[in-house]
Amino acid sequence: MPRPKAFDEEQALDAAMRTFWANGYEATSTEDLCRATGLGRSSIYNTFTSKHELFKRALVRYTNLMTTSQLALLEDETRSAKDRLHDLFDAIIAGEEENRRDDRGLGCLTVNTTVELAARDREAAELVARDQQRRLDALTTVIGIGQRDGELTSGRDPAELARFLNAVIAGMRVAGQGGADIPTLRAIANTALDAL
Amino acid sequence: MPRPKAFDEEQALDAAMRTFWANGYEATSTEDLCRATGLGRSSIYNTFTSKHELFKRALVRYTNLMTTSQLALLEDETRSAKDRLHDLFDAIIAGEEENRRDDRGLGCLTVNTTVELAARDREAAELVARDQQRRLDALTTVIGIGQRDGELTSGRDPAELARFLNAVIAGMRVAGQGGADIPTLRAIANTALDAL
DNA sequence: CACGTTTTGGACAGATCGATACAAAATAGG
DNA sequence: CCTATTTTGTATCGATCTGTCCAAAACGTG
Repeated sequence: MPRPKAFDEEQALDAAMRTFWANGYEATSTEDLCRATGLGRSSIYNTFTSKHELFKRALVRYTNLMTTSQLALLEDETRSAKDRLHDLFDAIIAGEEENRRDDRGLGCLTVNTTVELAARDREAAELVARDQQRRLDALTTVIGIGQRDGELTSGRDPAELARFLNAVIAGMRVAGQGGADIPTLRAIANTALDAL
Repeated sequence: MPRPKAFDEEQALDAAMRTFWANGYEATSTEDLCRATGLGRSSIYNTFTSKHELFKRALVRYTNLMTTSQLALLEDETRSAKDRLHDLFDAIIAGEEENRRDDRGLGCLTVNTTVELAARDREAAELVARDQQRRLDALTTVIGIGQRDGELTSGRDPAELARFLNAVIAGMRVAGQGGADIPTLRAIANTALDAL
């Protein structure tokens, strides 16, 4: 009965996500979002309510895409704990290599959001905190397995080591945005993994 | 002959620096800067030319304050290389503890700037790159000394280890902004230092 | 084919943005 | 005390921001 939408909602959300990812929340105008999605203002507001609501949906989409694929690597029981951690860092570096503009990485939308918004946007802060917890839990589990198997020799608490790796990942993202090249990121990752 | 300024320029710059630090570049309005500094628009524009110019000066001030004091720790020849690195991380954590708002860290203005602006503000990117290079050089030197003295046992290239530590520092800043508490930051730091 | 419903485009509202204009106030030197 | 010079407060500029309004277009259905 109603007139159907002339666009794919997920596709539009994806374009919006990339725009927020590349430029941040504040620096992305609603007109930028129109251009990126190819939609008119009415369609955007009719579908996504507001810029802030659209950002939250884009952030959720980002964490679902990224974290789901990363957790799949960490939960792959066909591989050893150590190999899973290496796979994770390989994937992160491959992602950084893929998403470059002017010899700089785009970073990670959750890191960018933490830095730009966490202090004054409670909803955004909660979304990234929830995502971070999922990743920390998975990391902790894998590290525990590695310790049990004698593959990881650091005697530290697995949860602590997980937070350490998580911090290194965030640091790699920042380094990539600062212009660090792929070999540099790889060296950082290897140093971190050796610490376990 | 001229009428003298009724305010202290450095003090105003300091207030502006703190505002950019806490809220980021885009989210800081010129009116915010007026309120923070206590100055009128005319005084700000008369003294600092533009918001962007003021930001650059604030960023330079930040890097001078922070990096100078941190390099002093790294170059303190009365202490061993390992102790100097521990001193650095202690100072960073003490700084994080000092600058909290709503149980979150403010992060680090250079990290925040890298994330928010490096991709589209060449001047800001160059300022943070220059600061980062200073820090990397000092770290590399100290790590080299530690290796020569047999205090640090990792056989890795000192410059690589320096980039690793730098990434961990950035990651700690992000973690602090995400709500990590001080013991967590300390654990991350200790894990990183053990890797050397 | 006509109706009910939704989408869509474009104009526009209200607020806020960074920056400027200008006159009054203030000061050190003559 | 007067003058030259700069600062300062206020008003305001034009641009841009997010979000709304409304009429016309487009579709599934009876």
